[in-house]
Amino acid sequence: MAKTKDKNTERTILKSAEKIFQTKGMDGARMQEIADNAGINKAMLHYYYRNKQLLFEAVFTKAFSLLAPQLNAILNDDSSIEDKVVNFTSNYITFIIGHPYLPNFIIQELNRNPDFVKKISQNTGFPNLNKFKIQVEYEIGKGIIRPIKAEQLFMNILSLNIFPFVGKPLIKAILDVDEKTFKELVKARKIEVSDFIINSIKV
Amino acid sequence: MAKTKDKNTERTILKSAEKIFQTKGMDGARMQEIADNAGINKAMLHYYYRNKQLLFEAVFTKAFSLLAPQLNAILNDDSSIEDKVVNFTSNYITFIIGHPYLPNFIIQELNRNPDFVKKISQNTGFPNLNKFKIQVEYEIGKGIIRPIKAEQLFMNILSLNIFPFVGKPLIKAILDVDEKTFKELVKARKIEVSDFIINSIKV
DNA sequence: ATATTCGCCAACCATTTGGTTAAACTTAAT
DNA sequence: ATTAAGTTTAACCAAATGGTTGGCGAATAT
Repeated sequence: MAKTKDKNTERTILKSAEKIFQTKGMDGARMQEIADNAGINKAMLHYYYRNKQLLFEAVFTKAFSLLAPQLNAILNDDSSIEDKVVNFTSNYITFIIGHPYLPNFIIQELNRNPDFVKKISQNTGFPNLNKFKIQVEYEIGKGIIRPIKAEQLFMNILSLNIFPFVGKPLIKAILDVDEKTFKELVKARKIEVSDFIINSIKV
Repeated sequence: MAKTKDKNTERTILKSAEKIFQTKGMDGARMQEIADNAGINKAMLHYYYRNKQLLFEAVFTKAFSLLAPQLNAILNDDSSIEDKVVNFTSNYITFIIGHPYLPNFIIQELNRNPDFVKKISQNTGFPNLNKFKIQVEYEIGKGIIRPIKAEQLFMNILSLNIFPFVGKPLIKAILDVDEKTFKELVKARKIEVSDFIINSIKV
C-alpha cells in the first residue's frame, strides 16, 4: 500500500504544517510539533519536503494562492466600482471568517522577509492595479464618484476589510467585547464597510 | 564610575533589544544578537533583565505605552468627532512615520500571545470606548453625523490609519511602487484619510 | 522466487540557544 | 589601604532544534 499512503502522508504533513506555521509563524514553529500533530516521525517531514524552509514555502505559497484571487476580484472584475466594493467586501469577509488565520500569517511573514515578496510578485496572477486605476479615473471623469487616487481608494478598501482580522486582539481589548460579540461586529461589516466606502466616494 | 555606567548599560541594552525584537519578533530575536548590537557580553542581558521574556516585556510595554496615548487622543479628547478625526489621523500618521516598526510589532506579538493582552488591558490608561461611544450617539442625535455604531466607526478609523503600515510589503507589491513613492502616498494620507472618513459620516 | 524500490521509523548528530558561574575589575565608602 | 558592593567578561552547560543515517517491512517489478 506504499504508493497510496504516499500522497496521503504528504497531505497530512501539509495540513499539520499549515496549522502550526499559520498560528506560530516560521520562527515560532517547531518541526517536532508539526510531526507530532501529523502523527508521524520527524524524518518524514524531511523525506517529503527536504527542510523547514521548503515546507514553510509550500504552506505560504498555498495560503497566498487562496488570497490572491480575492484581491483580483476587486482589481480585475468588470462591474462598476460601487458593485465591486459591495461584492468584494461581502465576499472577502465571508472568506476570511472561514480562514481567520490567513491575513495575519501572510502579513506577518511578508514583514519578516520583505525579499520574499519579490519572488511571489513575479508570479502570474499576482494582483496589480492597472485595470482598477483606469476604471477609477473613468468613473471620476464621468462624475460617478468623487475624485480620489486609485492607490488611496485601494488602500482604504483593503484596510477596512483586512485590518479588523489582523488587529483582532487589540480591537477586542479596546472595545472590551468577548469572542461572540466580536464575531457579530465583524459579520455586520459585510455591509457596514461597503456602506462606509460608498458613502464616501459617491457624488 | 560603576553607578553611572549602570543606567547607561541598561539603556544601551534596551535600545538594542528594541531594535532586534521589533524587527524580528520574540521568536526570531536572539539574545546573542542583542548583546552584539549593544556591544556587550551576553551575560549582561541577564544581569539587568534576568531572562529573555522579561527583556521582551520591557520592550513591549514601552512600545505600547507610546502607542496608547495616541489612541486615547481620539477616544477621550473633548473636541468634536470631526475635529478628532482630523487631528488623530494627522498626528497618528506623523507619529508612526517616526516609529515605523511599532504597529506591526505590537499587533504581531498580541496575536502570538492573546493572553498577554489581558495583562496590559488592566493597566490604567488602557484605551477604552466609553466616552467615545457617548459622543458618537450624541452627535448622531444632534444630526451632526450619520447613524453608525461607535464600535464600527472606531474600527474604521483604526483600520484606515494603521493598516497601510502593517500591510506595507503587500501594498508596495500590489501598487508596484518603490519606497519613496510609498512614503509619499502614506504622507498624503494625513489628509486623505480624514477626508475619506468625514465624507462618509458627515450628514 | 528474487531483487529493487518506496514509505517509514528509532536513534543519532551537530549546532544553536537561553541561561549560569566564578572570577576579575571598578568604584565608592570606611 | 582595605573592604564591600556593583559591574563586566570568558567559559561553560543543558536543553532544544533542524537535520541525517541505517535499517526494516511491504509492495512492485523482473
